[in-house]
Amino acid sequence: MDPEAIRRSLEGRGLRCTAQRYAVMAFLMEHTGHPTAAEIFEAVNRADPRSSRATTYNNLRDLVQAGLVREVAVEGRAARFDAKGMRHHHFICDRCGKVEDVEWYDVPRPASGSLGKRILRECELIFRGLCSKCAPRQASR
Amino acid sequence: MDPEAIRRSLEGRGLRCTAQRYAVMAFLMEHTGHPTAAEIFEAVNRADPRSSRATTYNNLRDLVQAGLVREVAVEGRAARFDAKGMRHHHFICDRCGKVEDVEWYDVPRPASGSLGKRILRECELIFRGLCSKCAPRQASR
DNA sequence: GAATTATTTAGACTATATCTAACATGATAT
DNA sequence: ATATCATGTTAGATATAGTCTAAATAATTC
Repeated sequence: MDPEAIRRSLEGRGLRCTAQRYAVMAFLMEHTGHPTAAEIFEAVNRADPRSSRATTYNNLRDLVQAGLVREVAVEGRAARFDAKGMRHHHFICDRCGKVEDVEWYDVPRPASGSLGKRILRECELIFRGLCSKCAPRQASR
Repeated sequence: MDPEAIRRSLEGRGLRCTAQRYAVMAFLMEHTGHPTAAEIFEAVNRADPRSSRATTYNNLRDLVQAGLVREVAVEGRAARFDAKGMRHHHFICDRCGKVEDVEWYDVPRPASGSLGKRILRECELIFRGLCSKCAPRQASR
C-alpha cells in the first residue's frame, strides 16, 4: 500500500497525517478482517510509534467522520472497522460475530414517499446467519 | 394487545410466561420506537411487577434468541429493540441515533456463489442519514 | 522562531452489559 | 397435596467498551 496515497487521502479530508493516525489507516487497509478498536490499538502498539487508547479511538472517530473508514455495529459486541475500499455488503455470523464482506450489488432504494423529510446518505445491506466455520457445528447440535 | 396472544407466543417458543418476561414483551409491542434496554427496564419498573436489570437483559436475550424480538445495533450507542411484528427495514439517524422503521420491500439476495458455505438466515437493509427532525438543523451548519 | 492550532497522552470516568450464587417460582411426578 | 427439579429472578459485583480531561507535544502558519 502506497504511503503517499494514504497521506494524500488523509490530508484531502483535512486531517494531518500523524504517525498514529497513519498507523491506524495503514493497518485497516492491510487487514480487511474488520478488526475491533481494541485489536487495532494492540496491533498499532506492537511496533513504533506508540499510540494511546484514547488516540486510537479519536483517530477511528475522525476517520469515520472523514468517510475513509466504516464502522460496523455488531449486536452485543464491540464495533468493527474497515477501510472503505471497494464497496461491499456485510455478513455477520450469529454465532461467532465475525464480519465478512459480501460482493457488492445494487440495492433498490425505498420509495421516496416512505422516507418523508429524511435525508438518505447511504443504504447498507446486512446478511445474518452462520459463517462457513460455524455452519457445520451448529447443524450438529 | 391480547395478553393471551403474548402468552401463547412465549410458550410456543418454550419460554415460560412470567410476569417480568411478559412485561418486556408487552412493552415492546406497545412501543414501536425501538427502546434501549435501559428504557425498557425503567418502563417496566414504573409499575408492578418489578424486574431487576439482570432479568430485563436476560429476558431480552431470551426473546431475541426465540426470534420474537429484534436487536438493532447502533454504532456508539446502546442497542435498541423491537418486537418482530410487521417486517420492516431500519433508518438510523447519523446525528441523534434514532431508529425508525421504513416500509418493507423485498431485497434481492446475493448470488449463491458469493455466499459459499455460509447459511443465510436473514437479510436486512439499514438506511443512514438524517431523520426528519435533524435534517433541517444540519443543513444550517 | 514565535504564535497558533491540531494531536497525543495517561488515567479517571461513564455507560452498557454480563456474571454470580442465593433464592423463588412454576411444572411434573408421586 | 407435596416433593422434586428445572427455569426464572435478584442485588450487587464485575467486566467490557468507549469518552473525557487537562497537560504536554507536534505540526503548521505568520
